Amino acid sequence: MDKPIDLVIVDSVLDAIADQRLRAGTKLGEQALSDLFGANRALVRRALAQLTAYQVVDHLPNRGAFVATPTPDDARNVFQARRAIEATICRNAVRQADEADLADLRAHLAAEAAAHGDNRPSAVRLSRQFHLLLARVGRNPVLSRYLEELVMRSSLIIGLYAARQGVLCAEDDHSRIVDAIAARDEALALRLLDQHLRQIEAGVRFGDVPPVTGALSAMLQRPGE
Amino acid sequence: MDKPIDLVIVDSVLDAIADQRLRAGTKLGEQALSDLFGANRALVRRALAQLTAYQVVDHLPNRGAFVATPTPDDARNVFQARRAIEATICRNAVRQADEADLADLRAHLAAEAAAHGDNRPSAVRLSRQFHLLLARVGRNPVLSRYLEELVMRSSLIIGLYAARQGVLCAEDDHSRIVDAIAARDEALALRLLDQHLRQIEAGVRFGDVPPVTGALSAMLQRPGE
DNA sequence: GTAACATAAATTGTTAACAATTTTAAGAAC
DNA sequence: GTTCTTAAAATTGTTAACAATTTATGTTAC
Repeated sequence: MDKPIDLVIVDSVLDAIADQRLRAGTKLGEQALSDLFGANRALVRRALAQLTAYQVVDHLPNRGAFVATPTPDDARNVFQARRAIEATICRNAVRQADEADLADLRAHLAAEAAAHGDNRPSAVRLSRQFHLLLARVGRNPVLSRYLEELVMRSSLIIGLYAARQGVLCAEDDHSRIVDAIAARDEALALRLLDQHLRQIEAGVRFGDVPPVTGALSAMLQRPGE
Repeated sequence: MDKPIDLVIVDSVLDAIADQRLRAGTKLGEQALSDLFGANRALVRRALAQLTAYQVVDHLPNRGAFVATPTPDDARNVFQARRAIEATICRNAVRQADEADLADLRAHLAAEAAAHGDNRPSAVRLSRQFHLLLARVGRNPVLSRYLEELVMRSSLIIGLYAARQGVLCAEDDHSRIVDAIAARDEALALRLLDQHLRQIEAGVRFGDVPPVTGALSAMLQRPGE
């Protein structure tokens, strides 16, 4: 159970970014992380290098590591990449999903429905994880890994630029996609997913970027389910 | 001109892998790399971490870093990902290529023709770089980065499993793709590219994996153009 | 000759101290 | 009060020494 400490740091930061607790531009100081996770500086450094490779952290020489601030161009490119990759993932899912996969997807939809309105951070997290679950059903780890990174960057973009409301994926979209997959209707599933992604992208409004404030420790603390 | 030494190491290794001088399974010892590049061990370590993130190096705890050995499953997944990503790249290229881009592509074709038969390592390198050039024309750095990684892994797969002949992309394929792009014939360009990639994949024959031998220094030495 | 075991060498992993750079703060000049 | 200069503090970057693990070597028993 005790996985490498540097992976714990990476996961915590990614989780915090995905949940929009860590905002773009936040400084990730080595000492601060070192204290928070009880790891020595070399491990923190390794974790930050991995996050930099994922493109969710910018590393400025002699200045330190900061949560990346995606540009509008980045946003367009990230969403185009998601459409390309998730289309193939979706096609795989339609062709390969077995009963167990469909049960998993439906269970996830139920969890989303339960969290909707009830618990906002949890709802956002589930909404995001739906796409990763779909990737798992697609059974191509190469594409899954890319999608993980893209979902992360999407969260960062949405956190930076999204109009206050309408951030959530309509859960209805997700359930209709699952229905199409269960019906083995490839064309429909692909169309619904593409529309869904375009709708999310349409929700971002570039402009004012509010400044960063607050303590790192609070941001990395995961709120209760 | 003097870029960070760890990037030099990463690029050298990637180049050697792509050119099939570094074979799968080769051990990349820290001391050996340290001596070869005149860098201290910390920098070598950082370079190896980046290569691990690119999935072209496997890191075994307390054992060291080895050039990855892709499985047949990996191969299938990598090539499917390539088809998905390069299709979108190609569509972008058809829509956005300007005269300068087309000139670049044609110049590259000429270089490929010149190296064909003449100089084998150079021909392989150019053949591989064609796909990266296409990605640049597509103007989506996110997709370009993924393709870079996939091309690398493809080279590794081809180096491991390819039937001795037929490794090279038919240069004819490349030139017909450029023609289709110049003619703004999206459907044709997509079909040609997809066929091209499937043909490359069809050239790999899983089976005997010859053992690794030889000195690291020789493998990292780049043969003359 | 082979197998098992013990020892030595080599390699990776970790830690801490030191150097270089940047950021912050304080003080003087205007 | 603002701005420039200077010093202090904090942070990042680098290096080297030490610890732990694995690999190689050599010896002994059978």
